[in-house]
Amino acid sequence: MAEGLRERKKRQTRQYISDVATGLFLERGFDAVTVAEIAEAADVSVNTVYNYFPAKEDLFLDRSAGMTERLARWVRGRDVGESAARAVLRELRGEVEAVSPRVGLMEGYDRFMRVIHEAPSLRSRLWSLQQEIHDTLEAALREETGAADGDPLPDLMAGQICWIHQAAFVAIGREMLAGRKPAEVSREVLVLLDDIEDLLSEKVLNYAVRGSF
Amino acid sequence: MAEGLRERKKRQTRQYISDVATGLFLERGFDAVTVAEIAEAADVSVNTVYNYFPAKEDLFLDRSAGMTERLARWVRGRDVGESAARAVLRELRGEVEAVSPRVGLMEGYDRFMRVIHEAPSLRSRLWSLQQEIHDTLEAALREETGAADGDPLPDLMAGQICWIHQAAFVAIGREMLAGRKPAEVSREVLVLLDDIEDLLSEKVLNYAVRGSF
DNA sequence: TAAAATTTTGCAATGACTCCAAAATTTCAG
DNA sequence: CTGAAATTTTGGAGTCATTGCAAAATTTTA
Repeated sequence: MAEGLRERKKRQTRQYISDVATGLFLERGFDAVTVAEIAEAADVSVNTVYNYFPAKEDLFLDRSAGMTERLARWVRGRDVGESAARAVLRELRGEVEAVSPRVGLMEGYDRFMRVIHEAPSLRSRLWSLQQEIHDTLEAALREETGAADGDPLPDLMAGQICWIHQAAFVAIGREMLAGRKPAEVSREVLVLLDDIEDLLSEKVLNYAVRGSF
Repeated sequence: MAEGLRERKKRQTRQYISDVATGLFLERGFDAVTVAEIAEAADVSVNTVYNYFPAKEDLFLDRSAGMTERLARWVRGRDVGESAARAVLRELRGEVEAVSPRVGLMEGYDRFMRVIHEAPSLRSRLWSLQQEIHDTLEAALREETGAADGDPLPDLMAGQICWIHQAAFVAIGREMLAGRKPAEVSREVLVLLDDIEDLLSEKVLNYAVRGSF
């Protein structure tokens, strides 16, 4: 019994609403577009919008919300003999070197950034996402290292690793917002990642090495 | 010409409104109290409330908003031969050791934390405060070190130093919220601060040493 | 003490978000 | 295929934060 018509339709509707909303936001900014307008443009009722998205912010950050587990996934997938932080640095360098849209290195990302930049409520939402990334990563680190319950290290390490991630992202966002070309930003951020690695202690760089437990 | 009556009255009104609001929030939680209720309880109009506070959140976090420059101040006040990070660690240890209410080590802080814990919009506001702390600190570091305009180091260093600060604060908040005694939490956080210092690289611990420019 | 400056207030409006019960639609048993 | 059951959509009313505006009250100043 394949997936029912109903499920498919729901997914489509949800996607369509988010797309329509994103289009409007990119055009006119987050605050200048009302939920009522989005509903009308998507040809559904306001209540249907809220049926799919808990808040207006989620209409724009729907995609970004999926990357909550990315850091934890990178850590879980680290190589044998590789630490958590080094794995994240490696994956990050990979994405940046490949000028991947997954890290915002794409034509048109500046418009996306501008919408966020001008809407405090969207920035708030992003911080809350950061928090989720941190918590997910901390949980992964606890599991991977088998740390005791009261051990503060996974929390601290998650903080350091998130900082790596965030520093890179903020830099990409800032430069793209400033109108730079993805390829340029890529080169620049690779240098930044070296700077970042330089600032990390051996303790951080060697935490949770796969195979040493 | 001493400060006019008007100025004094304004300050009193503002303080009074904030106090009344804080009392209500502590009693019943942030979301369960409406701005209209606060206005009535403070015997002013709703518009007057908004005259003094840009948003509902500011009624509760008025005091906390003042600590935006604390990190920057600590760094500017570092001893000769002392780095930015070490100054912050020293000041932080001082506050924690003294079981200072300035860092939340006081009876009743758990009620304060509970209100924040249960109100997403208050947590958002705190993140935004963190951001301000970061920016203020970065500016201070730039000024103190005379870093070039394109130099990414002050940004990265500010990130690391804020992380120290935040890790300590989150720990204090968590433990106080759990109902622990201030003195207990103080001892515990002192240990945590040692753990934190252990995780910092020499580069970070020796950035912006006063006297080496 | 009257005019000027500032603050407080009432009123109306916008917009996000929630609740509820009545359609409309889809699934499924028979 | 058909009607009942389950699910989704919708309209409408309501709450609350927040803003804008102009009148009224208060304070300062000349």
